[in-house]
Amino acid sequence: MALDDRKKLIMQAIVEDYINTAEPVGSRSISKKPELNLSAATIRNEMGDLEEMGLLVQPHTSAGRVPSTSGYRLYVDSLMEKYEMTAAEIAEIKQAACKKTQELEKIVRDVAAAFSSLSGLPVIGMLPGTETGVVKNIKVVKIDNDKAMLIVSDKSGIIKNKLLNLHQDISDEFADQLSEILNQNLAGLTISKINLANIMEVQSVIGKNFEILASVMELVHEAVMEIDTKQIFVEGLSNILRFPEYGNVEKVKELFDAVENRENLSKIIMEAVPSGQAKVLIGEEIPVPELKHNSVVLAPYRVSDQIMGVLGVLGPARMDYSKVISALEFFTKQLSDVLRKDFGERQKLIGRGDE
Amino acid sequence: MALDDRKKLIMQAIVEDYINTAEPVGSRSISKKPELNLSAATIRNEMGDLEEMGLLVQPHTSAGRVPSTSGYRLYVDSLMEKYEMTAAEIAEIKQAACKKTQELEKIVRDVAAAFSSLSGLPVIGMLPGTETGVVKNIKVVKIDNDKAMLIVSDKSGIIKNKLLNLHQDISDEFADQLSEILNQNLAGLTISKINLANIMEVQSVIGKNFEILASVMELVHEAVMEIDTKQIFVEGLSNILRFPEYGNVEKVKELFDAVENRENLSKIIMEAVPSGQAKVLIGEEIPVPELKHNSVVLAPYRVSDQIMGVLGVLGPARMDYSKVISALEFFTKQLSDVLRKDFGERQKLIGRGDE
DNA sequence: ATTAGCACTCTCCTTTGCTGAGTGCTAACA
DNA sequence: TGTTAGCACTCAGCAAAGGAGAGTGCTAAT
Repeated sequence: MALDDRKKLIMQAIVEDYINTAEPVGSRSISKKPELNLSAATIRNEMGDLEEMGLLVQPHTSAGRVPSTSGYRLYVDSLMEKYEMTAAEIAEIKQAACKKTQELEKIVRDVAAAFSSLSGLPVIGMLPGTETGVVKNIKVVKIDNDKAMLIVSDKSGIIKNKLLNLHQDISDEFADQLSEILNQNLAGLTISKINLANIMEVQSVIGKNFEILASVMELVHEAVMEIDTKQIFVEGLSNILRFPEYGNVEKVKELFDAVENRENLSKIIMEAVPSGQAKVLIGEEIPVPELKHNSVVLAPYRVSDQIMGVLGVLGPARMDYSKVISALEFFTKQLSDVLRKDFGERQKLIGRGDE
Repeated sequence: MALDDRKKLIMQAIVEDYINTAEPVGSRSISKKPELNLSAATIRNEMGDLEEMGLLVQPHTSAGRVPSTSGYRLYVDSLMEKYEMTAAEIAEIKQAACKKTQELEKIVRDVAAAFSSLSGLPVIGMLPGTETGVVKNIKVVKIDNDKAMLIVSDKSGIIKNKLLNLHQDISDEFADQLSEILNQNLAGLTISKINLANIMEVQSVIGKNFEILASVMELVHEAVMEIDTKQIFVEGLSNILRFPEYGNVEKVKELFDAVENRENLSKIIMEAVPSGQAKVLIGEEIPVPELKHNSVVLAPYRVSDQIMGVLGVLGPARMDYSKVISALEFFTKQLSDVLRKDFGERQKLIGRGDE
């Protein structure tokens, strides 16, 4: 059966109606739309066809129709019109994205929170992982008699720091010495390559003159490991309560349980990485069975063409894809801009130096 | 009407029954308890009295009774037996509290998360504020061509750091110079006393030789302000979904809305500060009307007798006070221990130096 | 090809009646 | 005088029954 223009138009109307009302769509309500000058009976015939094609499903015999996963997929891929953001919305986003200078993690989380409250949907996000990260600089700074701070920056300027509690007094010179040793041995490696064996080696190079070194190296290892674990977060999860589909607590609980599991989130976010642009996962396409009635829109953010992390929106399958996709793309672009300004600028300096 | 021993016993049985079942307690179920050898009719008479005294309320004519706020209050203040934690529980808590060396914020949040998953209740917490904090040391460390890190530590060793993005190349010497200037002028002040006027003054002392100073000082101000804002957090909020009282989404939404408001949390936590020990707020005693069906147990944690912050448990009014109070006290004690080890030890060193 | 009409289906809401838990009161009992 | 058994009464909660409304598929007419 061919999917002619009229069918497409009807399909689009159904999906959009369902997105707005969350109620199964009947033939009458579609026939009322002025752009389709057709009777309910005609619509019924067409809807029958669309159901046969697997684009619609009927919750029960005498109810209206609801889009199936492939129905949404069709809508997202070819029916949907691009949502044009209003000037007001753009202004609001820009304002939210215009964050004060601070650490990467905070910026990303803040932007995610702003996006969540703006979109009224939960936002999931991932902070930069390790595959991309090459350690450029390690520094140990004495900040107190028995405390030092370990500061690690990677080539795109991402910074992670960790307090080293040495339980033993150290000197400034010792910290400097330590910085030098660590830099000589670890700078240039990707973070994921810095493992315990590696660190042990460093330790053996230095020799075991200082007893304190063993515990320091252990802490360094811990610190690097901590950088290693990709950080995944969720902001504004309670926004989901606004939707009628979460009208009973069972559903809410199921969702919360699924989302509190890092593994699940990680699986979802990994789906976005290869694509490099906004990606929509609908219903069963999400690699977490519990979320089969939801959809996720994912988009990566970058610093100088390098994917740094991912931001995603989680909502019911009937979410307003058009709007969410536009907004998410805009947000990740803004985020990329902010990050480039704060963390990427040095690229130019380096570039200049190399020329 | 006097509250004789039998009434107390009955009252205790009612509260505990209700804590366990979440169902209004009838006379029959109480009369079955072996420790009270009384018939249902007698219990009914007593319950009538207790209701008249305002300790119990009846949801409707033919239902059992439920403790009122003053009923819970009586229970907590004089009826309740102290819960003795099992060795297994203690071991689990110790294990959870035995955190790796890391920054204060992370420790506290991790402990709160562990407590939440252990108690099955949401945990709210506050990180150290500013009234207590006296800046002891400020350090600016160059970590890249155009970036530096500002590290602030206070007298109890709490550390807060912030990335300074200078958008301009600086030298190590400049960073050192800056550290010295900041230290000379700001060390010794409480964080809350470091305001813009103050910083401006520093700036005027240095003179305006370097144009870059203006922006640095602005960033310093921002950083200090950021330290200033008390940080309040909630862990494991979704635990609340386990309770039958949150069986409908309206209730859940109301709670989430109330809890997402920082002002509310701040109000609640402030209640704990003067007391200095575990404090229970029941029902309407909570300064947030939306939480009138809940209770909060709060306890401060300390470093060397100085209150550093607060941890609290939020749950339905019928929570197991005895258990929650014991566990919370134990947890905050453990937290204090960990913090003392990581942040407080230097106190001794300083003390030694002064002697 | 489109549409009006009709019989049919099924959910949802309301009504009705019943059951069971719980109460208050009274009278008998120790 | 305190305690208890008994009884009539109340009320939430559940299930069954009935009706309304929305929607469908099919057929016949346009």
